[in-house]
Amino acid sequence: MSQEGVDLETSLGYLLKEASSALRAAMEEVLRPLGMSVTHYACLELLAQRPGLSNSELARGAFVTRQTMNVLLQALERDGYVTRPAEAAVGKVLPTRLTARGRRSLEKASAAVRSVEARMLASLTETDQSAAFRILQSMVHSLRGDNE
Amino acid sequence: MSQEGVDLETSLGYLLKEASSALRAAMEEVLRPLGMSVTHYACLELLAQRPGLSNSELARGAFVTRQTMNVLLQALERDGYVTRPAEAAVGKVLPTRLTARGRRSLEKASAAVRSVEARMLASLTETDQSAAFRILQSMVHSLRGDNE
DNA sequence: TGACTCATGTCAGTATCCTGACATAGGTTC
DNA sequence: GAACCTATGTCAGGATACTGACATGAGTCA
Repeated sequence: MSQEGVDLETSLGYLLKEASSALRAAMEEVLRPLGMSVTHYACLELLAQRPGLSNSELARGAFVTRQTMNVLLQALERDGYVTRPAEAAVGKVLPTRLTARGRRSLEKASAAVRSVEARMLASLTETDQSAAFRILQSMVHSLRGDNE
Repeated sequence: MSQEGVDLETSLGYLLKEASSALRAAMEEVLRPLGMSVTHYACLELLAQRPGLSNSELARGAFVTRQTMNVLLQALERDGYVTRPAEAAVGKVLPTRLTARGRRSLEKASAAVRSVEARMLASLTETDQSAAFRILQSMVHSLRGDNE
């Protein structure tokens, strides 16, 4: 057989999914005690670094759909972690911002996630970290068809 | 501020999720016309390479829970893609096998997924592919705590 | 101005996957 | 053998994210 399908043992795609799955599991493990999901955390972290992001921008940044992010934002707003203006100043875009409570909640989560990332990086040399960054970016571009 | 959270622009974890998300989207895109989900495909591909895998083993291989794989297997069995013995020969393990129909269905899907992986690999040199493999494996091990 | 296209926010329904729980089989260890 | 631990298959309920659809605002183009 010359056509033997995608060999899972040597497939970079499979390994990529495996690594991503391990990372997600590790993040869920440390975020669960804080009552926070990965998407929940991603949303707060995005807002901390880029205040005023809209619902759609947050969705793209957290790799979920607008609809998913919308229900999350409604919950976060209800619970006082973020604020959004009742009406859009321009267009329909509602810029979102963290409240003091949101920032406080994020601090613990961010520390927990940092520890996970640190554990991951600890097994890599500086050179490998740079290589990984470059290679992963290349994968993203080719998969999205940016170079066509 | 020395503590400025996880910088998303330079975070390897974020980039890993981005790459994995792009891969999943690309796979979903080519599998959708075939009426197959990624987990669905993963299950068939696993069975093609390692016939006789049990429900739990398939779940681990496809990075989902036993319960999720169980309902998928029930659907696949109902539709004639796989077969499982009614009773376990030993213990409770039910070894699963592809039917001819399952193999046929997998062929098209496997070709489609191969094209996605090829597109991803095309942007990388041989050296980078080897490096990516080694680095991702290292990440998996450290995240799982295998080295402690 | 009007027609067209695109992006956004949001509602509803559905698919997918998960946690919790139970009974049961096999392998220890005493 | 008995007690224990682990792994398995399975059922039920709930959480999460998705697709489909709609109205609306902004930008483009004729």
